[in-house]
Amino acid sequence: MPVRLTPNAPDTPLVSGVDDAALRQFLGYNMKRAFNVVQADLTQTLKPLGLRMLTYTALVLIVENPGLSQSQLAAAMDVERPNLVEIIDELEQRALVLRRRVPADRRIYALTATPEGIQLCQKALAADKAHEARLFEGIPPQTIETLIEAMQTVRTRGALGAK
Amino acid sequence: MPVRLTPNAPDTPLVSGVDDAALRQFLGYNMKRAFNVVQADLTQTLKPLGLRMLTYTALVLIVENPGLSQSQLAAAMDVERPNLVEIIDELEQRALVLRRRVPADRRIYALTATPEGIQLCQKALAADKAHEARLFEGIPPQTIETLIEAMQTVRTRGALGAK
DNA sequence: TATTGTTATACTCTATAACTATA
DNA sequence: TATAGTTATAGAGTATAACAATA
Repeated sequence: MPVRLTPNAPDTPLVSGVDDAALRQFLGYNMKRAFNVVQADLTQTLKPLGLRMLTYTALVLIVENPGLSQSQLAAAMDVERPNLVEIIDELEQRALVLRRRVPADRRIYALTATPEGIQLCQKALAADKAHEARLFEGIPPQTIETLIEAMQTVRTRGALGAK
Repeated sequence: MPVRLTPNAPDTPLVSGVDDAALRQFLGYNMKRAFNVVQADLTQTLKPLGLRMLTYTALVLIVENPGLSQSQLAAAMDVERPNLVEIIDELEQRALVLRRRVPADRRIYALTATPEGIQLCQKALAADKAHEARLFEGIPPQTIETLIEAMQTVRTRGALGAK
């Protein structure tokens, strides 16, 4: 007799023949599975624009916060400073952003977007909106809003608790 | 004058001085940021048990679905078959699961958990529950349930839409 | 001394092609 | 031929240590 970790499985398993009821009770598991779907779709959405999720995020934050330093951006994106170098290299080589030396503190690069960068950023944001509208079609806007708020709660509560 | 992609930012930025309002409107962005927090905490939770998220997931699914094949498990976990080999190797070397040849079809390995594997699985599930209770403390159970249902909707709707 | 950006490096997760043994 | 498991390999994403330039 198979060992049952859950008394019974009310929902039908998603993958034919394999039951993941014991894992589906966890929000984290469902977040991962759902995010995999979102990420795959967003990656395809950004590909025609020549952007990855990381370069897209960096570009938007630079456009929105002109003059910020690489350290500030790395902290905002929750990536280590060394990993940001290649991301900015890529954006700079495509002339989407500029590294400007700051006279007052010559250690810092002030990051700014070029007009082309701003234009691509706006295209990417529009594509992202269309991607989410398509992917989340049928989910009530009120529910989406609740989801976003809950995700922000998890993000901040977890970040505090981890410290 | 800085370019504003959003008319105004109602919430305070999470990282000092850097505003991510244009991205925070997206559920996908919030899912990623929130899941990063959950993943970091779960990884630390599983570490004392010698498990990674991937080996943990595989172990639970094998315990719950004794006799399934590596291909079935790979499909259930949404990983490619080659990547599962190392995961099963790791579990097998620790004597948590067994690869049993199936006489009827000698190409297939039937995966089963050993008593030690079942025991560790139950410990890991308990640790996962404690981790989520701690991380999501303060979020009403009703909201958690809504979140899980919404994540499952995204997962299945997205998976269909991507095809 | 401390910080910014950088290089080098390594580890995990993921993806593809090609092999073997079985069917 | 087709499938299950495997090997080899490569690409992302992420993390740490150490360095040069600057403060």
